[in-house]
Amino acid sequence: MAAVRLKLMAKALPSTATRVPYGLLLARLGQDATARFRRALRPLGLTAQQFIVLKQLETIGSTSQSALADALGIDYSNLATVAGELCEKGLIVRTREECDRRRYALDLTDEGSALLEDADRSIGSGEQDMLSALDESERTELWDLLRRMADSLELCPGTEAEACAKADGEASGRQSTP
Amino acid sequence: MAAVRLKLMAKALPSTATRVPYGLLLARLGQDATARFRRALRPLGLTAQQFIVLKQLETIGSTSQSALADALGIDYSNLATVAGELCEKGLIVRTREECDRRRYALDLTDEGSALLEDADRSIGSGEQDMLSALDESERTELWDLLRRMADSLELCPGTEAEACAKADGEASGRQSTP
DNA sequence: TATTGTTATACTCTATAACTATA
DNA sequence: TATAGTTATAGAGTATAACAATA
Repeated sequence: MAAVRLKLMAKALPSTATRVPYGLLLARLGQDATARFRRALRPLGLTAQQFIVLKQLETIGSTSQSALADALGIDYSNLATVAGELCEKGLIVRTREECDRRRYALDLTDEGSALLEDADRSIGSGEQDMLSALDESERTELWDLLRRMADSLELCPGTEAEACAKADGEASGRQSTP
Repeated sequence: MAAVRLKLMAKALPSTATRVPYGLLLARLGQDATARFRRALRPLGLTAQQFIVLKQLETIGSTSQSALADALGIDYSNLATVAGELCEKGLIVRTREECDRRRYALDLTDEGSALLEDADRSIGSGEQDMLSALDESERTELWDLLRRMADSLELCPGTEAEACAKADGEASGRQSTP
């Protein structure tokens, strides 16, 4: 009631002062991207989380659960749950490593790879939808900027080469963003 | 130890084929941004969702719940819940509009504005952390690209001017991304 | 009838802690 | 003892549907 804070005169240009913070833009766009994943993946019986883990496993190849959790920057216990689900569905296999029997080696099965192909197709259109405002060179530029941010935060490694290079460098702490 | 999957030859450039999809990068960075919000806001007794709604209300000024939900691209029922919480905390006020008594007008209270200032400060450092890999001009560029994506998806309007311009144009459908 | 807002509910995701087993 | 993984649980976010009040 009362004090209705009219601000009609502020109709000027989007100056730096009135900028929505980066984090807000990223958070909202990320939510939207995740929501698109969910809608596209539901018919395939995959959750967004399961897809992300599956996709990352395809990208970086065979790893342990802890290495995968580090790569994704998500919680160990949550990854254990997701890995269990994927295992039950027969999309990945877990085998104890001989050298250190505490560790599991995670690998995509053929079913997993096949499902991932379907998933990529389902996701494609939503992806294009999100990027429709940008032309080819802008998309490349955006990808590059996002990639560098993600790298500096050690999130979501992009290529096997990158992943290996990084694994050599660190291989320490249990949680990447504690 | 053992089978470390040496792949040193693959250390070439990240070709288009091996690129992680945009949606995956956005989803992961968005999750990280949200997690940073949560950590920064917890001491203030705010959830990430509450902050986003509050911040957006500050940005676009007085609106109805449905307009705010449209602006944020989130679900009406969820916004009703969050608005109720913010109201209980005394951070916003809801007043029925005279011209259409179905609608609420939402406005920040002085407490809400004050808390938002504290929140912005708490969030600042995490924000800088995320952007540390980019220099000043790259940040501007990133912001511009994200802004244009968000605009094309009608998510997270950035300025009052933009919001007004947009409100004139559309003012239709109940859910922005159905 | 169509729209605005509310409530309820199920599902997904995040975060913490306590636990087992291997090293 | 330290590390890899598991389980349990509470809290946060998302998605639907059913409903009341107003237009």
